[in-house]
Amino acid sequence: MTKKSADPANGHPPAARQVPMRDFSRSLPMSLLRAREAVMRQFRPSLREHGLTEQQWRILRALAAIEAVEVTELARTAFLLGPSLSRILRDLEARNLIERKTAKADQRRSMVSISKEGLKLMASVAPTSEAIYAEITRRFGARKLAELQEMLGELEQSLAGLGAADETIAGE
Amino acid sequence: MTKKSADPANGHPPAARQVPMRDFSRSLPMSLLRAREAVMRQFRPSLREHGLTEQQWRILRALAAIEAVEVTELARTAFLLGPSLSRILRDLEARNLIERKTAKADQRRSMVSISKEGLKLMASVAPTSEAIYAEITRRFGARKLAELQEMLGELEQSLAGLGAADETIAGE
DNA sequence: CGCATTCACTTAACATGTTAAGTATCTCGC
DNA sequence: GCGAGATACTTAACATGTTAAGTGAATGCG
Repeated sequence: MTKKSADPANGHPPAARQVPMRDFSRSLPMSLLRAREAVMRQFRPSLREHGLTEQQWRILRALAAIEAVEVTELARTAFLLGPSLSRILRDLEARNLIERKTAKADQRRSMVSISKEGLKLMASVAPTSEAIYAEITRRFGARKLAELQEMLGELEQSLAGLGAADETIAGE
Repeated sequence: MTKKSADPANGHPPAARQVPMRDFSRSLPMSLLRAREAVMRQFRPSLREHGLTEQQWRILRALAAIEAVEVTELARTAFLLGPSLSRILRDLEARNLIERKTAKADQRRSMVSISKEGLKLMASVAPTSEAIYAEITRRFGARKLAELQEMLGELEQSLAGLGAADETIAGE
């Protein structure tokens, strides 16, 4: 199982541990990171075959559900930072998967929408993607999956008010 | 509060939706991503004050618990890919936070360990980090936190055997 | 021994994450 | 209607994620 940590023969016991902290491999951030990686590992090969990255796919999916959106709103929906989105949109536009036009009322805003080609690409990826999602659901259990997502949402809510570092939660 | 989405006056209803797919904002990968971001947002300011990134902190934490490790083993522990780790170790070594020496038995391997300075830095960060973790635990609930991590572990396990894309789960 | 293979890492190249600046546009008070 | 400030993006700069290729050192087999 490639599981040969703690070599029992060379005589260096757990040792060190000069700074008292939790075992970080069991910390919440690591658990979330590993779980997400385990999930995304299932999707990446399929996306890759279609020349899409995870983020590009997120953007197309967000766009497929609507007529057109401002970049800022899209950033919120696809959970990407402005600069990342800006670059990716440039590339997706060059590949003719999306279209952009500045809003008439406000020249600062540009409205983004998915193109016909973008829709075709989505249509070719969606079935596999759905199948993978279905398999994950089957393996983990639909009930548990719903529970997990419920808990993840609650976790987000719990931390919603804890913005920066200087927030001392005055009133509390 | 800058929260003026869904302009109710310009008459473009949900519209589009030419490709049938789940609402991706409720997909598992997005739930995991948002939850992790909500958690890490709490830690980043403190780490930043000490000139550490999330990944550098992971590496130091992994090193603090042991005498020395090979790079490959460290990559597995800190959940980083080789190339990322390689770069970060170069930087941490330049900052004298870690030390490296090639193993005597196998010239290919290099053993990494945390330095005295690294331990001092950790000691100055750990209290705040632990306090933040405690606050998160308090807000979300220790019981629920344990449950959540249990589920995340199970999710990982569920997907453990589903490696690449060409795996057709022959027998099944 | 000789040499192809494997191994442990490092480099390289490209995409994204992240913060800070920059640019153009809009809004508002005077 | 003009100039300060706010907005909506975009660029820039640096760190990491990710895959592929490169390098030097061990292994194994004929």
